[in-house]
Amino acid sequence: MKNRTKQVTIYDIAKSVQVSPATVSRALKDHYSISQETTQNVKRAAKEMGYFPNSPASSLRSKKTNTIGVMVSRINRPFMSTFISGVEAVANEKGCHVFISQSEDKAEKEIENAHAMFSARVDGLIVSLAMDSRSYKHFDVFRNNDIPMVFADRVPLDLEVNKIMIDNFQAAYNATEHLILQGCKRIAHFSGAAHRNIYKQRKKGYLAALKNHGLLADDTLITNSNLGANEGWEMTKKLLNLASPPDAIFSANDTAAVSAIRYAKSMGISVPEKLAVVGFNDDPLASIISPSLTTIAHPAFEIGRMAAAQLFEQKENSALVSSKTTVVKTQLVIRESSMRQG
Amino acid sequence: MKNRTKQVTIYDIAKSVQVSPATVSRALKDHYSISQETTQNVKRAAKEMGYFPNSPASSLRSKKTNTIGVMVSRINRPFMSTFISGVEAVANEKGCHVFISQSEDKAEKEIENAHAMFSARVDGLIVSLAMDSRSYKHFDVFRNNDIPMVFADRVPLDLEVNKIMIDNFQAAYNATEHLILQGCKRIAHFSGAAHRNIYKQRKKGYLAALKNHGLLADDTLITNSNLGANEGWEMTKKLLNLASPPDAIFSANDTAAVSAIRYAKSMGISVPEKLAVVGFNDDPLASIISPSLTTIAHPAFEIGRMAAAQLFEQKENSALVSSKTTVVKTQLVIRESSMRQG
DNA sequence: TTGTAGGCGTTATCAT
DNA sequence: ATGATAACGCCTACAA
Repeated sequence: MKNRTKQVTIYDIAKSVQVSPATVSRALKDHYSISQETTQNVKRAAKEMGYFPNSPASSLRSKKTNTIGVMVSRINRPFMSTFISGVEAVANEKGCHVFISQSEDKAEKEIENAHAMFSARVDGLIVSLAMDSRSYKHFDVFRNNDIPMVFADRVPLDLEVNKIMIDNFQAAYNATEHLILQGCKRIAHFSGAAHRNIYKQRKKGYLAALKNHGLLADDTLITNSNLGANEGWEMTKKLLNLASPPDAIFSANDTAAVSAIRYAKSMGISVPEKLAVVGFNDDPLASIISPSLTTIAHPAFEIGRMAAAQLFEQKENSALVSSKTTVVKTQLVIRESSMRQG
Repeated sequence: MKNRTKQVTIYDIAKSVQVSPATVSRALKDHYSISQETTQNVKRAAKEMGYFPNSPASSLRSKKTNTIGVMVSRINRPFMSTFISGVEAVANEKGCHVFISQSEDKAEKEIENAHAMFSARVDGLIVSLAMDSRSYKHFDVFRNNDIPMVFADRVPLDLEVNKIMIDNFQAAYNATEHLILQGCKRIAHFSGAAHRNIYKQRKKGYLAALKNHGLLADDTLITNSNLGANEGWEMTKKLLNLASPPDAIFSANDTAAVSAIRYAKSMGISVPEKLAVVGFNDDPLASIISPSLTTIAHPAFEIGRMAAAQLFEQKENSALVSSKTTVVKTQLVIRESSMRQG
């Protein structure tokens, strides 16, 4: 049954049921003023005729797209895809769809994507910033048009918006202190992009723990990178070739931490005895590598849920002043890669 | 600078530049008939005034959304997120955006999503089926309205559409033969949903390899499941408790294979000496678990690219009859989990 | 409870 | 090279 004619519209249904298009429009969304009978007739006809609402038309007229945008660096990271699932869970409950865009950690692409999101007229925006985005002008349009925004994880500190993040300082402090309590004396740190606040905070937490335990910070033990697998490997190599190499590494993500373990293993350096390693994120890799990786767990799904929940709260109650920061607890998950003491 | 008035439209630009809205519309898309000067003036004004095209309006009028839909089971799997990146690479080149939806492997949700995709009036659709979807009626709308579709990876066999898939039979055959050549005699198989073709083919390839090498197939060694981590663990447990347990497992995915290795390790059963394991997909986990996992690699990104390329080909040349099947080569990646012979 | 009519912002057609 | 005008499909005051 090829039916390549025109798409079915509410006018076609109206004709078929012998009511006005307006009535059809109302019936389809269960408007209270339409009689049960008419509503049923309309819906039956709509189904039989293969009607599907035309979202662009509806959006144009109603100025609502029932779509929220989610901007992330990449979806192929465990944290991000789980985070998105959390957002979707709430959005779907509210009858909303989710429009995902990836910046690939490039500011330029993030800007393009933000514009595309606005052109699509999303009803709200959830953002985790690209690694190298430094200006936030591209989000002004949303602000100026009262489109709710929530930033999550990688947030801009100097913007008056809702933010959801973990306590990076405390998490890093705990991770580092754990290494110290395991007897490590020279603890290296893999840090990320220096201007991205989450990495700044992790570094601060690391430094604070050293200081509080009377250990000296050593700049040669602190590296900056994108924290990719290759970077992790190379940084470990360099560190272990130092005149006085570290006896532990606290990495700002798991990817680089896993590389550190693998490099050490490849060189016959025993983990954790000679080199203790702690990561950040609790990616699936962490529990599978051997020795398993001690790391910081944070609830990605829950953070996604919270971000979406706050977004809808803003939409429904726009009187709300919206620049609160929510801090989510993390957990130090101790595994083999740092266990020196029984 | 709060500017919470009305959004800027081409009418506003028209007034400002003193031309008609039609001219603005054309200038903004570099229509050949508009003079360079006017075009520049219009664009400058558009920028200054903070204009962003209203996609819903444009879509309504032009019947093009410049959006293609991608339907997958879940994005938080390495294969899928890489696949999507491949699709996006091509789509972005063509000035298109990508609308992602997740079925969570549930037919019901896949149906809902298909309808939402049609309502959004996507210009094309790329689909990898949900684990348990058996009817394909929900894709009829697209067919009937001449909206191009490409199926990838998990494809329906009995639908006349473009399909891109790997040679599951051959890949499974190779994997199983490899185990046989390593001296394994009782090879178990973790299979997926019985009606999903990719799993059927993998099972067939497995059986064919056994047969060709004079080994008897044993139904007690073949399991069906969703191939999750828990399932992998439990199935391995059961198999190893059999009166005559297997000496190898060929799993239809890496997740379950990794669980098999972990269970064996937890029981002090050495891999690959007592139990050889081969997986499928070459997820990141495969090279990180110890012993590292022998598996089948297939080019996720490339498959995504091809799917998108075929979609645009169909759009641009709709005369094309579109029901070809493209088969992509796979590779057996041999690692430690199956290496019994030096 | 239902119908009428105008408009959302853009683009296509026809005219100039 | 540019303008006028209608139409895309739907929603929503306002009217009945």
